[in-house]
Amino acid sequence: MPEGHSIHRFARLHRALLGGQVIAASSPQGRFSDGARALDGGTLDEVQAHGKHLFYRFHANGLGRRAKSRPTPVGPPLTLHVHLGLYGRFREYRGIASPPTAGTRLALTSDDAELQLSGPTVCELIDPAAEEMLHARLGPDPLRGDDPAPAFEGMRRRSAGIGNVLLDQRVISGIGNVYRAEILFLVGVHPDRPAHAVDRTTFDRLWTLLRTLMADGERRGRIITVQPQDRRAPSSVSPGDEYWYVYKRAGLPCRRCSTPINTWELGGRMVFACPVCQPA
DNA sequence: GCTGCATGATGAA
DNA sequence: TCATCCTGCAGCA
Repeated sequence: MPEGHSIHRFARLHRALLGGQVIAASSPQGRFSDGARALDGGTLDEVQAHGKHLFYRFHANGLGRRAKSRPTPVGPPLTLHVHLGLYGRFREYRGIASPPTAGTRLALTSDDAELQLSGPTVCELIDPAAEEMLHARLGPDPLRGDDPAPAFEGMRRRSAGIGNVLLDQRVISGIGNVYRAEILFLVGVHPDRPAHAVDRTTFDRLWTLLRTLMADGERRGRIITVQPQDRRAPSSVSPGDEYWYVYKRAGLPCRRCSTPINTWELGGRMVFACPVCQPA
């Protein structure tokens, strides 16, 4: 479930789990052995999220994983960059951890907790210059309280459908396929409407709603967009059906007008919309 | 036990 | 636009 809300939630949870602690790092899978070696024995200072990207800031203690019992000189900063992609997954443990699976790319272990990462698209150490380039490439993030103006400017320059543009992380960072479908339903905009045709008032509503919904998703750990007054008619045909207006509800009646929900492919991903509530 | 699908992104063509 | 990365799980036999 890695849309932006999950990533920010991971940042918060992992900060609480391992922040400020001396970390033993390993790569059971072996594909991140060098990186794990560099992190091993370091202290995790901070975890931050931007869009769907995670940044774990360490400083090396220079004395290996036994550093805790000795003086711990502050070494050079190290940043671990993680992007879960479609498959990436974290397992978090307090106390006794389950043994890592063979696919575990990275395990971070403190005295009383462990974090295991498998299947990420990106798991790498980056220097400050590379990180700066990465941030520069990402659009404003609704969950960071960023200024939305660049996102509106970005949309005005695009003639592609807004449904396509919303998944472009350079325009807004953190939106995935669920939020794309749901937010467009809530603002009553058809996914194929050219992005530059969306006016400022509509964009502001979209941004405000995104902030609210994503913050809610961050707290809950799952995406629920259906407002209480629309929650009737529990025809739970597919998983999550009671939580969403249109996502994965193709053919089911719209919660507002009962018209069957449409679905088609847009930008390589399935998009969902109500033909009446979101007129073309 | 097998198949297909999934909340993502990239790089080649 | 397409193939690929590469993991977990639901659905099915």
